[in-house]
Amino acid sequence: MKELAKNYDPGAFEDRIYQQWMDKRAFHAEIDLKKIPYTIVIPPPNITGQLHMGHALDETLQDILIRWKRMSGYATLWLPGTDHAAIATEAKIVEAMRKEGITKEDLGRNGFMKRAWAWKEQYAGRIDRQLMKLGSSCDWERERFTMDEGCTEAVKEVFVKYYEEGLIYRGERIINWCPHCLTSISNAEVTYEEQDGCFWHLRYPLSDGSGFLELATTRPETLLGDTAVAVNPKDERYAKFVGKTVLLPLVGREVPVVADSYVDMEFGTGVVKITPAHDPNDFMVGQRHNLPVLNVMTDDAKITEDYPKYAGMDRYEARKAIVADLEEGGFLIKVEPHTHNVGTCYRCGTTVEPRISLQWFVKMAELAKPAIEAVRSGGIKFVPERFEKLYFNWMEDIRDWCISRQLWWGHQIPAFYCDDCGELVVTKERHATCPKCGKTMRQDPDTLDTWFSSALWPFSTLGWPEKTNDLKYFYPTDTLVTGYDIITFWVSRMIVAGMAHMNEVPFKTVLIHGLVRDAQGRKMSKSLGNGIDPLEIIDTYGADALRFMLATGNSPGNDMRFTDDKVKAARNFANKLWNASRFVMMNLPDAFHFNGLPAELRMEDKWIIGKFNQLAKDVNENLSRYELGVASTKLYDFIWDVYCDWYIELTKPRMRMEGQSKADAQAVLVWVLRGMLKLLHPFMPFITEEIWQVLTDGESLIITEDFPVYQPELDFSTTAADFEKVIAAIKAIRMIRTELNVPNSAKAMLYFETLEVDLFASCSIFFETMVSAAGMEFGQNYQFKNAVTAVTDTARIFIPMEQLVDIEKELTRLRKEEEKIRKEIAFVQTKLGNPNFCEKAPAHLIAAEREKLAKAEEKLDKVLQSIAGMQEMQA
RNA sequence: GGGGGUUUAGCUCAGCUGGGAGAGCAUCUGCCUUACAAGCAGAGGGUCACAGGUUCGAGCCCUGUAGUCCCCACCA
Repeated sequence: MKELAKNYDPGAFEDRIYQQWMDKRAFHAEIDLKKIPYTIVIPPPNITGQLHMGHALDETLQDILIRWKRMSGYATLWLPGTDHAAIATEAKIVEAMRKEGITKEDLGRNGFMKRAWAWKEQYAGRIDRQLMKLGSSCDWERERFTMDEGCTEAVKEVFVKYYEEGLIYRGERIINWCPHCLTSISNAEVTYEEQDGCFWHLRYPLSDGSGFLELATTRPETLLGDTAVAVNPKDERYAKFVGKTVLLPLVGREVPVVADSYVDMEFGTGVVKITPAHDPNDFMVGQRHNLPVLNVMTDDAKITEDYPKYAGMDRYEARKAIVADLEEGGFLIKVEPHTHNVGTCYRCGTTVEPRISLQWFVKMAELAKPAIEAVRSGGIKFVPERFEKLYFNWMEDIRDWCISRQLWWGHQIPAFYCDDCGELVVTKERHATCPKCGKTMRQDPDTLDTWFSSALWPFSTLGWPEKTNDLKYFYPTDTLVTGYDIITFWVSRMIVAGMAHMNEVPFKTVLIHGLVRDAQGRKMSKSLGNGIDPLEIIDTYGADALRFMLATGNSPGNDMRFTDDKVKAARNFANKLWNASRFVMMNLPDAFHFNGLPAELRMEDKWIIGKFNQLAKDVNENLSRYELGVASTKLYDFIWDVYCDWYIELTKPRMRMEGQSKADAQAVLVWVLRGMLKLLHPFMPFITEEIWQVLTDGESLIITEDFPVYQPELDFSTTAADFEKVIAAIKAIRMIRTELNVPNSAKAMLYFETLEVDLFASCSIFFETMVSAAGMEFGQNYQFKNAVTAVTDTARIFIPMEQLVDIEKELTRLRKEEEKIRKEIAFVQTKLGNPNFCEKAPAHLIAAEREKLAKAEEKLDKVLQSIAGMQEMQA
């Protein structure tokens, strides 16, 4: 048999193993009608850069599910790909170009697109390599990109279809405009931050000279675009002014005073200036009152030529100048400090400018209905469930979706205009001629919001709008794994799209995870410089350690902190498994052939097998409930505490004997090890595969289709319970020895006594081998020979010990023990003495309490005996 | 303004349908016992945020309070 390297060194085999999987096409999904499909589409990472820890978590969870299902015999497809990330990527490219002194206009649209595609090739490749380092078992033969031919076809199909159904329209609306990215952004792309600002109280004189109205604003520069002043219709203070006009300070324009219930009488002075072109609420007021809409800013947030005095000034400069002029003109009453929420671009952080603009929108209200119903009816389940609330909140109050972006990098809107007659044609064709005047039409220069294409991801990647076999077999997908931060951006829109175009849910379960934060609990971010590169961690500790750390001790939907200590602990665990496997292999004969479990099982064999059986059951149950962290913790505990610390130690004496007992132990060791490797493989694919291949002389673990499950015939719970008593006895002996500082060199005989014949029969075989036949060795391992005294429930082991220990100390210990038992007795007695408990608690619990009491009393008896014995010795 | 998460050992976090609280790290003690010092054997350490309630019984269910984090809305 080949040997495992002496030291666990993940760097030495992880890449090799991945390459093997690739060579075998182990990740490739085949349509197989005899199998049940299980599909996950990857949340496509943005091609803006490299993967961060959040991706590492996301991909790890997906890979665990995929590998588990693959080994459980499903036809699994994990479809990889990347997202073109319109704004983010374009901003990065523009920034890179800026450093070279080039602008978009220098390159022109085609030149820019060439450059962007080159960027895509570079970064998508990088992301793929990172995914591979992590061990992601995605089907690379089906890799997609949101702007590849198929996805582009799907986008056009949807746009045209929506347009024809009247669900897409073009209109002038107030949108959020980013003066830095020079594009519109959707509501969801705006982040609000609290900022310190000012409240300028202004005086707007009435045109008839009969006085003035006082109002307050946070953005005095927008006064240039005011087309009214509004008050609440119920406000008696201002009723007499409604219908009059005021003279706009500095501008001198006459604008009406209107009554609109939008105005809050309680807030400020109860008078609001109305700037329809630069505030969404004002825009609505303006529509209700037929007010003109005056845009006073350019697309980079400078004042337009219409106001020569301020023309060309940036909005903040203009604010300063206007405030100064207002003061000079006597229009400024006072300035108050005021903190308010300011919308910022979620990409670049620039304060967004609400701006009137001609954009494309999707009508959402009707489309949302089936999407809401899909979740409400249970067709889609969120894990954890609470995120359904967030989803409903968003969907039930959905606004129309602004989908046009003033960018080049993206899907160009398939709408064409005739410059001559103004005709509009929406078509999937690349070119259009005007149906009215026959002229070549000009395509809308704008592109679509990134999320428009990612919304189609679960089916566009399977070939839609073609009716492909993949689509038939793998759709709907099964599980979507993503962070809570993009439920509104992405998850909701995929559900909408799935219902609208497939008439079916895009996935059945949404597994939501939280953010990976730094050790202090802060969000990892570029600006803080506290991001941790998964690749560095993989280099230091191995991909398995990183994966295990991410999967463990973290529950769905909750954020987690990333600390080095946790990865180290996971690496140590891998090391433990490595060494345990080495132990097993070095104790196997050269010609070892694994033939399953031996016919004759000893007590400790049944114990470990039964424990493993339970573990297999738990892991499957936990995984199917998406409790990945619980499953991994159970694996950790079993492998470390049960297999390594107990079972391996128990086999050591048998390994030093020759004959059946040794052979049986070898078989059981291997049987359990094989099972553990399978169960752990989804979490730690590399190390388990490496060990498996050495153990099986080259077989491959990833494609085994017998992920361990619970087997009734392996339920040895009765024997196991007995063996737990032996363990309890051994622990008790160790504890006593430590407490009494018995030196290792001190040896003594161990006696074992029980009144229970069956227990004695089974235990005596155990002790016979361990203590008598192989006793010396066993004693060296477990120190049975020099233990003092220990009491178990139904049996006891004891040793003459007067030469070994300090009687005084032992007496103190025994008295402490006595006290503890008395407390327990009192506790149980109180419980049993409570008539309510006896009447209402289930019978088995009452019986359990009675038994507990009886045992405690028995124990007390023994302790008292020991105390008496000690005292006798003392005398 | 509306909604949600979270509060458990010194730190980071688990704890499934209510039946005397767990792990890792850290601390203390003793061990290089030939798989592993990235280890082994032990120990100490918790009014499960607080106040009520439901229940025979509450870390878990209900109500309220406080700290903390987040989401949505955007009152000029």
